Amino acid sequence: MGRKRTKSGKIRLAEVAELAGVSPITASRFFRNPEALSVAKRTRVESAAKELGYVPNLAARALASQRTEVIGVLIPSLTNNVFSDVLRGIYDASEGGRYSIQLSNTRYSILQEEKLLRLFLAQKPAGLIVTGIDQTTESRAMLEAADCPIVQIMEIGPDPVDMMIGFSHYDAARAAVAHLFEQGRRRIGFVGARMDPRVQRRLDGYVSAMKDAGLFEQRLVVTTATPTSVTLGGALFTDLLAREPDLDAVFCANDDLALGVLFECRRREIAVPEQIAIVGFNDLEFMASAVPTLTSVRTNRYEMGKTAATMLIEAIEGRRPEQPVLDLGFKVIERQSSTSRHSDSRPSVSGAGVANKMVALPSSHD
Amino acid sequence: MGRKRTKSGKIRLAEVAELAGVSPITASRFFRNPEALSVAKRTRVESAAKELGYVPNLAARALASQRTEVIGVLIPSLTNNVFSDVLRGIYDASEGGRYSIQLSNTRYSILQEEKLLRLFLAQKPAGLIVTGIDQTTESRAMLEAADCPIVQIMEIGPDPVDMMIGFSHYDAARAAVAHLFEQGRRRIGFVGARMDPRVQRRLDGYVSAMKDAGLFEQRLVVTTATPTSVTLGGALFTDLLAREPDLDAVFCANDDLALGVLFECRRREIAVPEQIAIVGFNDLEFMASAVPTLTSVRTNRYEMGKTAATMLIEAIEGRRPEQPVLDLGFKVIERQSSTSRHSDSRPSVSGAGVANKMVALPSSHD
DNA sequence: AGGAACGTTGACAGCGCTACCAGCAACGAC
DNA sequence: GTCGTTGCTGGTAGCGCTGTCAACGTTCCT
Repeated sequence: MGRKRTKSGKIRLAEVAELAGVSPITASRFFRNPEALSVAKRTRVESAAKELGYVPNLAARALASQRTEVIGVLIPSLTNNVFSDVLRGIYDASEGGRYSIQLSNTRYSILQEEKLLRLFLAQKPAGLIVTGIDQTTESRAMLEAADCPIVQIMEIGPDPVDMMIGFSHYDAARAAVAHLFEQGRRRIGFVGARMDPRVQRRLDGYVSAMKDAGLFEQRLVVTTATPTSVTLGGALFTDLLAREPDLDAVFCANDDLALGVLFECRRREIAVPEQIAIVGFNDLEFMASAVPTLTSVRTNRYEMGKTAATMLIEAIEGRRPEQPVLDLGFKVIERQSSTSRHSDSRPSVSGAGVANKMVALPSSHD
Repeated sequence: MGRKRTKSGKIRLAEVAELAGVSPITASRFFRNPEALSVAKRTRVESAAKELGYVPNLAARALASQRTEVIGVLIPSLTNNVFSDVLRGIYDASEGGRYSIQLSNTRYSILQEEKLLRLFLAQKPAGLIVTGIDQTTESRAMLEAADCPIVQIMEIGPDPVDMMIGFSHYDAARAAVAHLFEQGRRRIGFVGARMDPRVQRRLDGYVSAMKDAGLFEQRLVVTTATPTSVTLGGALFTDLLAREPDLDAVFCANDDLALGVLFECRRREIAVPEQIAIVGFNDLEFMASAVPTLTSVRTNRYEMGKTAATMLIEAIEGRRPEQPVLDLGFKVIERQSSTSRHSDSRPSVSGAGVANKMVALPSSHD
C-alpha cells in the first residue's frame, strides 16, 4: 500500500476516505454535515475514522474554508468573580461543540479593547462576545463592519451592535435604593470602586433615586478608581463616615465592598442593620452566610454567559434569535443587613440577638 | 496593477513582499526572524507591512509550519478564585507575545482531563500547562509522548513529566498545624471540601502533624466532596462541633471555608480566637480585613501562573530552564484568628476586645 | 418516453504560508 | 586564483482541507 502518511504519523482525511472507499470530499462532508451522506457511506466513513483515530486538522480546515471556529471573548478582568461566573457560563455553553473560546483581558481599558478587537477580527472569528456598550468609536466601527455575529454582555443599552444580553445597572441601583427607602433609611451613602462604566451607571441610578426623594448630597458619595477589594470597602466606608456621621445606610457598588463595610462596622461596633444598613451588588455566595446576612442585588451572571454563548452559536449557524436584546433583570434579595427584623436567615443557633451588640438606634426608622 | 487580493480584501504576505520588492519568503522571514534579513530589506518589509496593514494568517502559518502557536491550559475550575489568580498570571505572561492561550476546564475530573488532553495534543500545541500531578495513566503517557514542553502547576511532586512549579500542600498543611501547636492549640479540627488531590494532600499533612503530636483523632476531620463555599464552611464546622465540642482550633482547607467558620462562630457567639482559633488556606484578600483578621497560608498563585507561562515560552523557544522544578513555597500569615494577642492587625478602632465576647477559655492554652 | 428535480458523489483547484534546498555574493585562507 | 565559508535571498513544492461545479442515478411528473 503506497498510502502516504504525514511525517508526524498523523492520519489525514485522505486515509480515512481511502479506508472507507469514498472520495476525500465525501469524508470531509461526513464531519461537517453527516446528513448529506447516504446512510451506507456515513457508517463506512464513521467506522473508518474511528478505526484510524482520525482527528481533523483545524488549521487546514480554517485555511481552506476561510473561516475559523473560534469565538472571541473580551472581558475586562480575570480577577473579578463576577466575570468568572459569566465565563463559566460561556465555557459550559460551548463545551462539546465545534467552537473554541479565545479569551482576552482588556483590563478595563477601551484602548486595549480596541487593540484586541483588531487582533481578533484579523483572524475572522466565528463570533464575538464583548463586554458592555462603551467601545471606542473605532471599535464600534470595526464591530459593525465585522461579518460575524456579536453579543454584547453585562448590560443593555439602546443601540446594540448586533445581539445584547444583560440588565440595567441603573434600574438595579434604583431598586436597591428604593428598598432602603422602604426600610425607612434616608441618609444613604454610596461606596464604589474601579468606576468602570457599569459601576458608573449604578452610581447614576443611586443619584437619580436620591434626587427624586430630595435626599441627594454629594458628600454621600465616595468612589475611587482603585480596583475593588474587601479591604477597600472598609477604607471607603471610613471616609464616608467621616464626611457624614449621621449615615443610616450604605449602598455598595459590589459585594466585596459590602463585606468590607460589614467588617468595618464590626470593628467600630456599629450595629448592622440597627445603626447602619448595608446593601451590596451581585449577590455573591458569601452574602447569604455573613453575620448578619447581607442584602444584595442578584444578577444572573452564569445564565448571562451561558445564554450569550448559546445565542451566539445559534446565530453563527444561521439561526438568529427572534429577540436580539435580552434583559435578564435583577432582584433585590432582602436580608438582615437592611431589614431590621432579621427575618430571612436561618434561625440563630445561639438564640435571640444574633450576637449583634445593640447601639443607639438612629431616629429615622422604626 | 494586476495584484490580486483575497476575496475578503485581506492583505497577504505576497502583497507585502511585492510592495517591499522582495520575495514572499523573505517577507515571511521578517515576521519570524528579522535578524536573518539585511537591514535594508528589513526596513523595506517593515514599512510595507505597516503601510498595507498586514496581519499574518495564522491558519496558513500553522498548516505550512506543522505547528501552532497555541498554549493549552488545563485547569479544574473556573469558579475557584485560586485559579483565577493563576490564570491572570498566565495571561499576563503571554500577553503581547506570539502565543495564544487556549483554556479548558476539567471540572476536577481526570477523565475529562484525559479527553481534553487528547483534543489538545491533536492540534499540536506549542506547549501545555496542566494542573497537578494526578493524571490518568493514559494522560501521563500522552504527556510523555507529546513533543512540546509541558509545565505542571499547583504542586510539586517526585516525578515531573517535564517542568513543574508549585509547592508542597502537605508541608503547608503541616506548617499551619505547627503554628496552631505553637499557639497552644491541641484539639484541632480539619474542615475540607471538594477533596481534590491537593486538598487531600493538605489533609494528609494535617493528619501526619497531628499524629506526630499524638493528637490525631478521626472525628476531628470533617470533609465532603461538595464544591467549596462560605456557607458550606459554616455547615461543616457545625458538624465538627457536634462531634467534638471541646475543639480549640479549626484548620480549613481553604479561605472560603474559613470565612464560613468565622461567621458560624459569630452566629453561635463563639469567641475567635479565644475559644476557637481559625486558620485558612491561600490567603485570599479578604482574610486580612475580616474581624478578627484571619490567619492563612499564603500561596503565590499569580507568580505561579506567570512563571509557569514564562518558563513554558522559554522552553518552546529552545531555552530550557536550568531548574525544571520550581518550589514556590508558602508562608503562614499569622493573624488575629489564631494568635490570641491580636498583634498584627491595624489597631482596633473601638479599643480593646475588638467586639469579641469573651467566653470561657479552653484550658489547654495560656 | 422525455425531462425536470432531487439527492448524492467526485474532480479539481486552491486557501496563505513556510520547509527545504539551491544559488549568489562577499570574504578570507591557502 | 581557487576553494571553502558565511550571510542572505529566492524558487519550488507542498501543508490538509474545503468551495465550486459538474456528473451521476433515481424518482416523479407530463
